[in-house]
Amino acid sequence: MATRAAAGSALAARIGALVRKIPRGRVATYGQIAALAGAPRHARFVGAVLRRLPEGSPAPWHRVLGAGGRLSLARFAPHAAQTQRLRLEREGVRVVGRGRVDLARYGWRGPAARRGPSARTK
DNA sequence: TTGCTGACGGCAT
DNA sequence: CATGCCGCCAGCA
Repeated sequence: MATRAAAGSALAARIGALVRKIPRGRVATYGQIAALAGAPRHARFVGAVLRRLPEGSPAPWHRVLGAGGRLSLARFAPHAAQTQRLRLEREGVRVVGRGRVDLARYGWRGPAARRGPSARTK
């Protein structure tokens, strides 16, 4: 039991669940999602999963960014990247420069993270 | 079964 | 700071 394929499927499901848990107005990175899913070196796999998501998927894929809070998506799908940026700003996430987000401010801390008393607004 | 590709990550140029 | 190359790992032909 526990074949590789099954593991991959379970991992994919876990990734999807994590992405849905990203609070509105916050963002996470591919590597972070992978790590939270229990697969530290599977950032690419996260991307593969999100790419396979149907259009009507409730998963906020736009909240998943590349390392350092960058919109790495732009190089492969400029149109989608624009949608992503639009959605983010619409949620209150400020995208600066060519497509960068301040993770220190909008970065998600994880599934257990709650809006603590600490005001991160500097 | 083998090989190539890829919503990435990190370092070098 | 922007661009490029290599490395990691699972999915797919």
